[in-house]
Amino acid sequence: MSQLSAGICRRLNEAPQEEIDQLASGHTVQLLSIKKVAPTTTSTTATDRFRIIISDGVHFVQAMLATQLNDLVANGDINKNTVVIIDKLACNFVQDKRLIIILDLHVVSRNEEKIGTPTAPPSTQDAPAPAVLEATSSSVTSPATSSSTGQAKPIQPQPRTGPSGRGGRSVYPIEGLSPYQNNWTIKARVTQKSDIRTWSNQRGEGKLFNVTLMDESGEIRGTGFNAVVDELYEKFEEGKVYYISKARVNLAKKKFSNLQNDYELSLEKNTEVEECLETTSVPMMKYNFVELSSLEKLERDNTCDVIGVIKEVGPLGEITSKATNRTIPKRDLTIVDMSQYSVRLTLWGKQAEQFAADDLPVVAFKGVKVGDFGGRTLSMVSSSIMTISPDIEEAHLLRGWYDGIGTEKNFQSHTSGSSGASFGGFNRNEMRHLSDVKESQLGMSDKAEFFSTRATIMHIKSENISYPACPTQGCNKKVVDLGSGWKCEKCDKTFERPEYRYIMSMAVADWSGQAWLQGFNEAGLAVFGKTADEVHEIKERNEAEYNALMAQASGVTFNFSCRAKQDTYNDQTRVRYGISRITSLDYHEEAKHFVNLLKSPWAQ
DNA sequence: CCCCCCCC
Repeated sequence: MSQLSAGICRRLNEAPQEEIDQLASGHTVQLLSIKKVAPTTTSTTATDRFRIIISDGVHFVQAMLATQLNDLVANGDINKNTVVIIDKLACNFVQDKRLIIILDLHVVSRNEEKIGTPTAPPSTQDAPAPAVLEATSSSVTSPATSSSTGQAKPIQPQPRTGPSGRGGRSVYPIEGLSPYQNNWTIKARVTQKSDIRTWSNQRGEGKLFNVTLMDESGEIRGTGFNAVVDELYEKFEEGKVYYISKARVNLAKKKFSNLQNDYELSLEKNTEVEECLETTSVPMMKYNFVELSSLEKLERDNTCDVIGVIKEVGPLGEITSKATNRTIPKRDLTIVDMSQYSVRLTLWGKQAEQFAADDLPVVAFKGVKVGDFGGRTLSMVSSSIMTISPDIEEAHLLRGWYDGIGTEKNFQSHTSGSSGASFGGFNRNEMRHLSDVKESQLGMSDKAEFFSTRATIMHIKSENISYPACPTQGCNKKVVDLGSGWKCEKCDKTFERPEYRYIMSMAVADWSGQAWLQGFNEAGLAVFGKTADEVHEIKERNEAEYNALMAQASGVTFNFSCRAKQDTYNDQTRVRYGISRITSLDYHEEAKHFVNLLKSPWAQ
């Protein structure tokens, strides 16, 4: 049975803040409870927060687990009754309550019984009993439920005398910032500074910039507008550490934030920013790497951190933005990691132009955006950070692995199965059921969305499956029968006979549902095994034979790559599913795919 | 008060 550090809970409950930081480390406690705090927003991307109860065998107190430790909960590393040693904690006073945040810990033992019969420590006049911490903790995560804004008198944190103290003010952990406390100073490193951006919309125009601020407890985004840009933009330098105070703490709109923080800072006219040269306590960067194999689990538009070896550096290219019509340089990298997956990652703008590494370095990416084009892709966004050959353990491990055996590995691609990563290609790893296609409202946005599905033809609208087309290569326009010939308006030419091309609408079904798919020439060729000219000729000559051909086509199953897009026709808006590829089932190919699945890391 | 982050 473990020996707990009796007395620590009482001290945590009574000691003034400046002492708590010093007495914090090295104490052994038991976790009596780990509970997820109700999410702040309805957003599904809101970061989980865990409230824990720690016991020293005599007393217990409540605390919050820093979100950077959430993995310990998710992985089952810590549970009820786990005994841990606290390596680092912070305490801050929010109004009249104290909030203890466990910043780091390590496990001593699991599967223990509850040790002793701990009770709540006696309340003191100066320091409130932990019973009120319930309210404190939820006020951090659920400000909407708090009714006490501006009513209670905040306890002024005691000035720190240690080396990180400053001008009689206490340094707060970023994790502890909340809208209800404004007399704070954080000591944070600028891990990222945006360019100055301008905007102009109905509500007005202006300019702004963002910084990402980080300390050992967490991260927060800061934004400065207009005059504040002039005042502070030059002052902030990436990598440097600053004392920052008198900024406003707002609820972050999670939709737009990739940081693990429910709040963000609005840098105001009177916000104080002062460089701090004593920087050793502030980490350089914080990562929460995901393996490339598990990108499938992330939704499109999520952001994540990854680390990989650059296996391929694509050529500098450019695209023309549909929205702005501007030309933007881009460069695709292929990165691989120990999960034996590869993924394409796109750099934009200057970063694309200037990327010159030719020695296949290890690169860490923070806050890159997940795309789902043909599987999974990653893309740098303005808040992403790319670090080439970072001096971190994961990088050294990866380097060693890759130089040893990684070079010889085959990497599973996220972009497609056997047919290659072509646009709209069939992807066995990303098959959707028809009901899923409809339920997930694919194509309901302004953009076209692509999916792969396997379905059986139930019915083909037989009245009109082809049209007379211009025989000019690549024209395919409908031609008009003049009696004396067929005229193409586009080519301004008349032809003796047209070339029929398929245009067909078919109902397909799988076990989950059905859908109407629109197919063109390629689809007809696959379905009938004949050209549209041939089928048209049959229809003219022998209606019964034509009907038999139609009947034959029903009940056949194909692999489809489809494009879902909203379409307005006769004032009716609905999603249409176009067939971009159709292939007969190839059982050899299907079996090969299953074998690959069995060999892949996630089957082990 | 932005919140765009692009293309196949």
